[in-house]
Amino acid sequence: MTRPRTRIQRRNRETILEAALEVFSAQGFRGATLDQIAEVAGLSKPNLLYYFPSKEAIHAALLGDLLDIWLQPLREMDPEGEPLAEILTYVRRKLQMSRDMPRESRLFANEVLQGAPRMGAAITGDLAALVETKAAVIRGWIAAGRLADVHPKHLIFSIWALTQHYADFDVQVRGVLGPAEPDPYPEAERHLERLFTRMLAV
Amino acid sequence: MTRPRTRIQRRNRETILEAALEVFSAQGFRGATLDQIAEVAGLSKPNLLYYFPSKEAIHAALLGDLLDIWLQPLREMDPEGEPLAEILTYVRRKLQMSRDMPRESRLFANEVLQGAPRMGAAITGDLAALVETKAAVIRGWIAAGRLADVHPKHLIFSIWALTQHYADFDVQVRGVLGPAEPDPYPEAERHLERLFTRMLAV
DNA sequence: GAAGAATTTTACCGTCTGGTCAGCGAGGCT
DNA sequence: AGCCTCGCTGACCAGACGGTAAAATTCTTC
Repeated sequence: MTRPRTRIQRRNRETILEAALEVFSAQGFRGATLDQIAEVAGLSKPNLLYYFPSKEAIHAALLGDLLDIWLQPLREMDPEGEPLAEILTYVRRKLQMSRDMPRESRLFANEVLQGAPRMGAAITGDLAALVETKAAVIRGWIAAGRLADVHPKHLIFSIWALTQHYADFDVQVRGVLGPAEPDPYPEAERHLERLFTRMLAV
Repeated sequence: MTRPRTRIQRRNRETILEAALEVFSAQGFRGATLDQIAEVAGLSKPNLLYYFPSKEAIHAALLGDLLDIWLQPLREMDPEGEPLAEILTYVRRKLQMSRDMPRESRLFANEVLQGAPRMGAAITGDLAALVETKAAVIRGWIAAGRLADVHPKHLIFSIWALTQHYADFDVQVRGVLGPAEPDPYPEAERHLERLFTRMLAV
């Protein structure tokens, strides 16, 4: 199972995944075509299928890598830290991910929007378990009077919704703000900091 | 331009749009096929194309109806009302729409996610203008000291993100909450009320 | 109930899509 | 140099796709 043997394998697999991310995130799984991915990658379609057995497999490889990266900031929320600071750090890191990895955010959003047909297990499994763990931490903080009383899981949903919105609905955000405000993120960060501080401070 | 002349025309156009909403919202534009829509509608594919000139036209008809419905609650936000109550009402109505019209929410999300290729004009036009108007109202409330100081447009983004999240990421929300909590909405409403109250109260 | 219009179906077309296959070429090893 | 594996290509296929044409059916109106 040692996948990428040679240098050329590693390079081309990476090129393909990069192109596939570009196309899948913009079109969804069914909307994307192997020809599009091949063109973006600068490779021929049969060559794609030399490295991956099918369109499905390319998509699966992307999603497999993604969930780990995506949940890393939540994993790093420290039960020993100062509650509000921990949550604000999480919010900031998640917002940074929206800015720096919007395609990954959209890939994920596309998948979940369409009912997570290729990811259902990961959501009810790893994801649900991690959230359960962190919700318990938050519950502890609240019980200790170090954080305002909120529903822990809905708090996490709120963080996801608010931060990912800036990646997933980018065109809408920019369309509404107009050309005078070319980068929504600095203002978004101030706004979200204020929102969560006021919501959670005791 | 009086479209639906006979009863049968009106009924079949409606059947088709209902089926198209089902399919487009679950698959996106490119992912949906006329055969799928025809099957859901219980009509033959050529019969679909008797009522609508093309796949594009069906999609356009859906989106055209949608934006009006979608923005109605924001339009109804009353500049003469009590600021916090007006905003909480808006949040509640928007959350109700997520619960009662999740397919419409997902149709919209799919479109925007993929760069709003068939809706760009409406976003930078009508939508941006309406938000500008309402942002001015909010700015007035803040200046009068009747609402906490927040960025008006990012406040509106927050309302959209938080409420639509429950429709667009439904499988994720339910997957994380688990089967013990079959209806996320009552808790979501309490959570969002608390969030916006704490955020906005002076 | 016949005429004529509105609706629906059958059969079909050209294009696109995911995927296959036989072979060609390039690299590395002895 | 010769061999052999790895990497790559062009031609192709079967099915799905959006859409069309014309005939068949149903509905309305007199």
